[in-house]
Amino acid sequence: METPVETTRERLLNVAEQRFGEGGYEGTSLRAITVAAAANIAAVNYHFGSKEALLRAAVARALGPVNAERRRRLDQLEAGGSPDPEALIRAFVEPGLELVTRRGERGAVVARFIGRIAFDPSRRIRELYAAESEPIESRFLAALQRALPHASSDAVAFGYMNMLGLLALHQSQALSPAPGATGPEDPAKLTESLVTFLVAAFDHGLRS
Amino acid sequence: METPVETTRERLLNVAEQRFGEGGYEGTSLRAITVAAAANIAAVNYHFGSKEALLRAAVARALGPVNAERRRRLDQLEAGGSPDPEALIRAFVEPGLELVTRRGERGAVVARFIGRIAFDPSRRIRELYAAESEPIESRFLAALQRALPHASSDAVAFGYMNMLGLLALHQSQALSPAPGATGPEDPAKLTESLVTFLVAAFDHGLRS
DNA sequence: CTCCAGTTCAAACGACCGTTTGAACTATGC
DNA sequence: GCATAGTTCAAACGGTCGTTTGAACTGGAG
Repeated sequence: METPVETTRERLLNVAEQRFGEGGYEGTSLRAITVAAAANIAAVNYHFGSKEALLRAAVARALGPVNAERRRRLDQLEAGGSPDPEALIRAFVEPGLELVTRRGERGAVVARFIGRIAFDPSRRIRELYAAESEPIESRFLAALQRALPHASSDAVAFGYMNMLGLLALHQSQALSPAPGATGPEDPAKLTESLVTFLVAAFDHGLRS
Repeated sequence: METPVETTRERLLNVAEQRFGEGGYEGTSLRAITVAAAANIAAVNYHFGSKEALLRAAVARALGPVNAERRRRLDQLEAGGSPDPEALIRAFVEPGLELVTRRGERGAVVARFIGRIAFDPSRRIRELYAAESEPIESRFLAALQRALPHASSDAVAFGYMNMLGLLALHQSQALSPAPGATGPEDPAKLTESLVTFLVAAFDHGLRS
């Protein structure tokens, strides 16, 4: 068996993903990243050019597979006719949550990173996320509007944004410490719970 | 008419609220705050003690009236019998969203600040928010569980966290740039849209 | 071996960070 | 008048930030 040693560039991306996801972009220093990655400080600017370029590369690497899977599933659904809201919601949410529920520790790190970046305080950083996801997200919004003809276009867009937000919050795992503190939600059931919640809201909670 | 000139302490709180809400805690420097407040850098440590203590004071001032109003409405509901889920959801969400919809520019600043702090990357800062809201939030969760006896305790807690998250996201106004870009959601209708969305999810979207 | 592009390194750059100091100013009570 | 407590101020503290520099190392090509 080969030993595919991680390159400095890969180690930097891995650690950046983890630290940016835990502390946010502003709250994470390049020194903290390079120390944890056993790399020199200058390696960031050599391989990426700047702190923000490192973030951009990490965002692209993390979101790429998720959005590709969403595209694949949406293609498949649309090839088979007019998908219903639940199928569309599943096709969008499940690729984002499988990271948390099925990919072990590393997947949870990626998910937290994605969820954090999606709602970073800085508009410029949020747009880094949005630019990466915009094409496929537009397709999902349009498909949802077709699947919910009884609801107004604005209402579907409102529900869609709520779906994006809830997914990001569960990915970032920041709403865990509930007052009731029922312990860590069974990860295997998280996807089903969120899909059920969203389907009900889309089916019964959008204004005419 | 008197001219109630703002004190340095008040100006610092006002500006801190605005800047922390826009850039997050880590992304906002004390110098940026004191310059905008026309105050000396040392005034922060004189009046509050530290940057984090300034944040703590701002959180308390912003959340106090909102949580007081929630408590008042919950007291009133419980005095009149067993409130239904919609009444409880309204009593919780409306005080938080009236800031955005009814209090003009200043209210929107406060709302964005609250929404941002609630999901700050730093656990310590999130707990600042949680500690301020915990007593009343526990009461709401318990009341919701009583109002939804057909749903499991875990399921209601799950829905409750989703409510907290969606409220914070709409308060922070960070999910505005939707891919469809239908323009700024009519603020007057935002509350009704969110309540309808949540009521539907609670009534039809929680596992047994 | 020499050469050279690719990569890593220690060290330093200027800028900005939160915090502290001690003097100066302000208003009120005597 | 003077004393005093409360507040503001310019300046500096040590430390960390992202970035840059130029030399040292690496491994394969000729």
